Amino acid sequence: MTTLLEQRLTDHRIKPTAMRLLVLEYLLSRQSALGLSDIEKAMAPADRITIYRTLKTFEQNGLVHLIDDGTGVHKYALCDNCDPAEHHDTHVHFYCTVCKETYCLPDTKIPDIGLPAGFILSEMNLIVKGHCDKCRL
Amino acid sequence: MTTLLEQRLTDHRIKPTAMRLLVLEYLLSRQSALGLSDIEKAMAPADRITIYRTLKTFEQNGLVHLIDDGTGVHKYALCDNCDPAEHHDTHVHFYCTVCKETYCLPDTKIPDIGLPAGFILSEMNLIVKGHCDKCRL
DNA sequence: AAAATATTTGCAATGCAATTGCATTTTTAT
DNA sequence: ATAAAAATGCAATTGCATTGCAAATATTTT
Repeated sequence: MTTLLEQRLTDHRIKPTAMRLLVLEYLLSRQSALGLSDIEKAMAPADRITIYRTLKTFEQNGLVHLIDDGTGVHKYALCDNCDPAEHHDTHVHFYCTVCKETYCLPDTKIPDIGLPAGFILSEMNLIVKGHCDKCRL
Repeated sequence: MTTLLEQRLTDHRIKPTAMRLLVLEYLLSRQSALGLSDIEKAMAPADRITIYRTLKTFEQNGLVHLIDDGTGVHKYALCDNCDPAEHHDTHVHFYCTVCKETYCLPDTKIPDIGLPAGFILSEMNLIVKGHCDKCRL
């Protein structure tokens, strides 16, 4: 018998090991994007490197996407509707300067940009900073 | 007698030292955004830390702006029309995945984004990746 | 002009996060 | 059961930003 968690991994051709199930479960339990250190703390005393490679595997198989939120730390968040093979998460990410959480805004698409002549676009990253709804004054 | 380079520094309340003039001159000679290591190589054997602090001074005085182009390395570029006191360079930056250069697109503004209810915007960073006009096939 | 003060510079050192090498353990295939 | 492949854990490295502190330089005051 396979659980839903296991299913989610195998759907992305990821073998469901104990560590991977734990990391996936933790990602599901949180709604914001997490850094390696965040996950490491929650998984203590599991090995940092193993978690790192777990996330890398997830990322390469279209289960999570890697976010550069401008803090200099890589953040990981579950993909909503990416192909198992290819990412297409062109949504905006929001960094709250109060609670320091990074959120995906899956419904906010990046608008088209007019580039100068001769420039060819392959990807875009838009990160918005401010106060999130929970941290409003 | 003061040169144009000196003038540009003093306009931003920066004392024109030899190092600062050299760094400013180099920034002017290049049209793309540069990382600390780029500048360090060009200034060799000048001290890396001194250049770092020179750029920090420039940044704090509105002469250059700091760019996060997603490579994980800070890039610096001369401000076009920022106040000496306050930056307002809300333009898009372009990272060419071929030549690895980062360009300011001063005429391409970041469009307004509709945020979810309760989210308050304070700043935005949009970085576009692709091929620049020189690296087109 | 000399002394006192402030600023700039250069070296050493630290800190933090990403990443790789390699040996060990575990899983999968023959 | 044995061989091959994959996953794990530890140690170590790398790269970059950043700070502390002392020496050098420039500025101000007496």
